[in-house]
Amino acid sequence: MGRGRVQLKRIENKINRQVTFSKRRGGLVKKAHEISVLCDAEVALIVFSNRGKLFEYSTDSCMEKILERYERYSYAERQLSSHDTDSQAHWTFEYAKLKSKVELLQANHRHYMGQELGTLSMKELQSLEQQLDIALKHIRSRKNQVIHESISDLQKKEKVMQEQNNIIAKKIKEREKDIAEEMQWQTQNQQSSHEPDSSTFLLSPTLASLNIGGTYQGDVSGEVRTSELALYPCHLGCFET
Amino acid sequence: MGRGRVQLKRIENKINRQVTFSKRRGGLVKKAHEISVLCDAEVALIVFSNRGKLFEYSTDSCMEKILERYERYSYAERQLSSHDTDSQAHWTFEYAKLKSKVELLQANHRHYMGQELGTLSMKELQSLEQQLDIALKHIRSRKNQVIHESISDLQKKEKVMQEQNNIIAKKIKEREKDIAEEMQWQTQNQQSSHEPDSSTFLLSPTLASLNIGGTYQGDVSGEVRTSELALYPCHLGCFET
DNA sequence: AACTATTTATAAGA
DNA sequence: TTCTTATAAATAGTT
Repeated sequence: MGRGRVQLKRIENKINRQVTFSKRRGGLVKKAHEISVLCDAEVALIVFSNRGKLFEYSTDSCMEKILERYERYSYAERQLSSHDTDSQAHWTFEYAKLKSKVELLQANHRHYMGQELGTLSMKELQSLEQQLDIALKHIRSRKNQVIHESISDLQKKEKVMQEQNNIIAKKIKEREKDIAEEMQWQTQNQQSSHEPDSSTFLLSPTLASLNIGGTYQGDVSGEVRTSELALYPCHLGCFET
Repeated sequence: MGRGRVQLKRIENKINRQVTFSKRRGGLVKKAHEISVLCDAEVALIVFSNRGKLFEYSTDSCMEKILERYERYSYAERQLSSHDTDSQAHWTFEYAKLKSKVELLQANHRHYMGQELGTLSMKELQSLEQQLDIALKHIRSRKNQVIHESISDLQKKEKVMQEQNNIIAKKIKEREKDIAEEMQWQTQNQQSSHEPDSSTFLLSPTLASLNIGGTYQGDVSGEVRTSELALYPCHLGCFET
């Protein structure tokens, strides 16, 4: 259509190319509109010029809707085509299946690493995001569990030590009382009697129990050091993220 | 172009419409290809027939790339056009601006709540995801900080109590030693001398210091209870997610 | 941008 | 669907 035949190859003359682009673009949009009206079709047309300018046409001026429909359709089509089952050359087929499986797994792996996301459709991206989010939730849940456990562990130890402190303090008070009584007794005794007193030896069992208390305390101290060491990797795990 | 003139309206005859669709579709794709080759343009054409069948053409058979480019361009364009400043009817304009701002904020809010995501482009969804992810990271970081602080707090308290235990244990041992010495002294003394001994009164300052220790321990106990109360809301915040 | 000689697209018919 | 053909439309080269 025109004064001469056109060859299907890039127009080298810049001006000619520009003019032809402008004319044909109009024609293309017109035809796109015509088919959409005449045949009740949904059409989306996107044209980027040589120099990066965008021109577009879409039925009912709703480009996004059509593009979404396209993505949906395109995704569904890919899903269907992957269910191909032809047993003509069984082993070749099995081999190809395995190979594509490996490739799919590799691609999935890259996607899980956040790489090559450009090839994924909206649906695939959403699915990926959901999966990663679920994984993240599991990891976080586990981390929180660990933290929770170590906190309640520390709290338990705190209580145990508190109790020990109380017991020891009580015992000290008892000792003080005994000493005071003893001193009083001695003061009285020194003025009235000079015999050795068997009541002094009653303290021995109390001293033994204090030693037991001391040993137990040492044991707890050991436990705490162990748990401190165990806690540090957890801290790093939690606060580096 | 054809035997008769065509009116730009839906072809009611189903067969005719189908035939015209088929013919014009071919023509449209051909023209799209021609403009892309002749004018070095990037073209994407999507056509959904009346009955939902998809036909597509794209330069270099890379539809996704073109659609992504479109989304980028389209997004950038929207950003630019929002900077429009026309002062013809100032107040009306300001009112409209404010109204659209409110609508935008409301839409944003719904998006942040994960609603009405269907209207968002890939880019917008990505941006939203990023924003939510950043928000999540901030929240998590803060939560971890709080946990970290309470853990090191507990550890500090643990150490303080440990030290107290050690000091108390040492003092008990000293007391035991003093008592043992005193007993020994008394045993010796009862057999050689009957005078009151002033060394017994040297214990008084030691008893006073033990009382101070007891008071200090009670103080720490109070502190621990307070921090326990402060910790509980934090636990709820961390482990409910 | 407008003109026009041609080519191209396609409506209708087979 | 596909082919044919008459005719409408598109457009290359020119002004």
